[in-house]
Amino acid sequence: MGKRYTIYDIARISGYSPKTVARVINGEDNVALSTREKIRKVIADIDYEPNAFAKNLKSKKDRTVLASISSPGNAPLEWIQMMIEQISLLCQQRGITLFVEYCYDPGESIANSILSKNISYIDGVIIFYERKADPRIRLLKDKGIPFVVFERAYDDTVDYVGNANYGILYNVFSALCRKGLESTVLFLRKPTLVNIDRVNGVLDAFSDSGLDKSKAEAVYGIAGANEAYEYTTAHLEEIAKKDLIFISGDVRSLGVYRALSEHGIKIGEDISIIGFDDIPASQYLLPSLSTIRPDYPRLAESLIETLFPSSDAVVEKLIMPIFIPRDSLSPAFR
Amino acid sequence: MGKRYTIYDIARISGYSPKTVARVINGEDNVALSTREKIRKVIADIDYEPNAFAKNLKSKKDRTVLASISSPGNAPLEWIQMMIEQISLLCQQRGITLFVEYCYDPGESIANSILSKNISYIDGVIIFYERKADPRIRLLKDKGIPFVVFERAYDDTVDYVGNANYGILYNVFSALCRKGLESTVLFLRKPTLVNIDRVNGVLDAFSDSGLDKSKAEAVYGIAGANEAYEYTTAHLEEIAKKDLIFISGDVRSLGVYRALSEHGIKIGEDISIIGFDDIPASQYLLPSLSTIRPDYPRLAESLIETLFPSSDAVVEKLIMPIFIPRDSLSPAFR
DNA sequence: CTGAAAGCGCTTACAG
DNA sequence: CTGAAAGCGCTTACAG
Repeated sequence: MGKRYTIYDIARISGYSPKTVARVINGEDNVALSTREKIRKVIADIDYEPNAFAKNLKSKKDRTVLASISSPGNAPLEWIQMMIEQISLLCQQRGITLFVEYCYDPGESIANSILSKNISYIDGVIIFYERKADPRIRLLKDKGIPFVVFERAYDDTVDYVGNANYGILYNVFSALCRKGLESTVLFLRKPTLVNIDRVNGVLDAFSDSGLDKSKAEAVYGIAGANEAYEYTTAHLEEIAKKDLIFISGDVRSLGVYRALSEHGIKIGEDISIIGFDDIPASQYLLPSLSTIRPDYPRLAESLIETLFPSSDAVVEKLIMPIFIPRDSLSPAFR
Repeated sequence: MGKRYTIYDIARISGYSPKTVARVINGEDNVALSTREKIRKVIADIDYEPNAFAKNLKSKKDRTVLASISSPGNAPLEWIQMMIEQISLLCQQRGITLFVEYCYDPGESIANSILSKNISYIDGVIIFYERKADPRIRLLKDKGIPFVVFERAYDDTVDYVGNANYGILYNVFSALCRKGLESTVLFLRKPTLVNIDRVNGVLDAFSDSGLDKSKAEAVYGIAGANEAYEYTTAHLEEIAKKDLIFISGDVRSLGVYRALSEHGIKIGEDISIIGFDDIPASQYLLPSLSTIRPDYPRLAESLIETLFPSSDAVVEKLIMPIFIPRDSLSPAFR
């Protein structure tokens, strides 16, 4: 441990003034090379660490981002991890410090949040799982702190960045219709904006392909694999007649796999399945699950760019995900 | 935005001194009730936010923890998310601010880490995926900052908290041997300390049950489901003779499921499978995967408690995971 | 119960 | 190219 050194110590040891030491530390260029070298040597010798609190007191220097995640219920969401990982890597690259906060219910527990306790640390916030009248957004607007919502926001006055949910579903299903798709059922958790966009993409693809929209049926209430299993089992005859099941969230597909397998319906032959997220398990299911993979690196870049715009970069609000056809798609639809 | 208020503004408006204002803000008790109320009212009126940098300048007040995650390669690890989520919730409860950092290679990229750039923010660090001669640990020791490694550390001079890998495997396999288990193969990624503990738990269970240790065969190099699939397919005859496959990491089990299914070997009848982690997918596999579930809340608590010990709490270094038998276990072994 | 003064370790604004 | 002085918004140490 030992004593912590300050720029005054460096000044004393090197024989220069604190201001010149500060110039060297901050990489300003109007310092004589010989001076710079002497001061650098002292800094290295005493293993000096600048005090971040002093540095940010007069005016804030360091940039920080808070990822605020209010996971809905108990479902751990694989994609969040991939998203946070990409954001973290980008932040390190750009010298941004990343805070992460999970809360189960942003309505109540915002009192414990860094937003309520130490907001002066935070320069920008990425909001996951925005709710209607989200207290996080109200607070951030009040305080005038930049923020961006992941996926289209209920509050249409705020910035967001997300998957092109409508676009990718429209594209994928338009292509499927051209290959002869005639009916589908969509399994979704709740009619969130994300899911509504996905459903509308499918519906419009159907009607633009000359099919009746009633041939694409949306089923809400499929929270997890469990519900997917139960619903599929209970409505087996009806579902078995469909050409394809779209499941909004790969995790849920396991319930459908199980239900269909138990009744001898062959996925990728009798019926096709497409998921969303491309969780690690998907490619190893039997048959491997066709899915739609969010473009995490580009999403991370647009999120950060929205908070801290750099002159050149173009911010995309909607990032097109990538369709990954696998064996769960029957040959006719590949 | 508007101007940011300071305790001097509150002092001026309320008619008290800055010191008394500070007393109210910090909840000190030697303030007249009437004074406290007047000052509280001013604070609320002007929507005052304390400046965290000034507060921590004279002496550090806020406590912060950095979760430093060096994910090995490209494998996104579901359990990390569950771990971080629990840590985040606990930190909020205790008023600790959580930083999260991912890096692919701590050997190189530590230069971009907050550890190198702004270490004065950090009061404690949780290290995931410690490496031999980990540069993070060297730096933290140099600076005298408290840290704890998740899972048993290569550096045996440091604190760690982790799963009771040896213990749970010993317990589970001892019970299985009592029920007639006679042979097993263990699929693992690398001979890490974690995996060595798991293997030794199985081996000792075998020998303490009067079985030859050679009946428990460890196979390393199973990085993902892909490798699991290929290895199982290539060594099918040999593997099919075993009573049970233990897979260190549920994600990899999907490859084994696939390989066995393709050859008509029935999991939960002809052969049993046990995984580790209890990822969300596991319970929905067909058959559902028996697995060993880390006790995330207790792990989180011990990690934080190691960094910031509270007088009463007992820190456990090894937390016993929970065995979750499911359909992948043949009836004899349930 | 309340307050005046100095100090934390930097940066800013200015001077030469 | 270099430096002296004041200030950031709190806390500490002390006084009454």
